[in-house]
Amino acid sequence: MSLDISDMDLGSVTANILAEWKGHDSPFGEDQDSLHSASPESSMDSMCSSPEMCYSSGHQEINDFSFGFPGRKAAPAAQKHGKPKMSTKRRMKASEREKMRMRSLAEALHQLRDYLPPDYSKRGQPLTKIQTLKYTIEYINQLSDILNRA
DNA sequence: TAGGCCATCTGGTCCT
DNA sequence: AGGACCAGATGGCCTA
Repeated sequence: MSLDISDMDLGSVTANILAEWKGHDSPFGEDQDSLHSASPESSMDSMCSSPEMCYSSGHQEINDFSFGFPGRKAAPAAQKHGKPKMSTKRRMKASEREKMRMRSLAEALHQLRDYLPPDYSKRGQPLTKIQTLKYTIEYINQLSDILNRA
């Protein structure tokens, strides 16, 4: 991984991108201004760091989950009649997998964030997931430009 | 207090 | 049948 790009280039790339984004409120037209969010690590794991703990926060005994649970989405039409519901065991397993899947997604996003120059989070607040993706796209484009011109 | 961000739960759909 | 992926809903936390 030895792209022969000088620090100056990287620095100017970052500066360019940031300047550009500041200029017209992000090319993607979204929350350029919302560089705030819970701190990455804390928000990541502050709520429930272990699946079990999480589960116990309300759904440990979910024999008839989603029914006697105010606030939960009502069962869609397909489920009202006949259509066999997922067994509780299978539902729990699926939830667990989904949780892991989303965590790995979040983790990948955090790693990706680390590859971006620190300038991006200049306001002291970590980038949000969406910002991380958008900045990354922009950053890659800029780096590609440099390589193409070289 | 409102709004943004995030993690989690859930049902549906597609694929193996 | 079961796993992966997705989108909608919900509630908690944090900041302006």
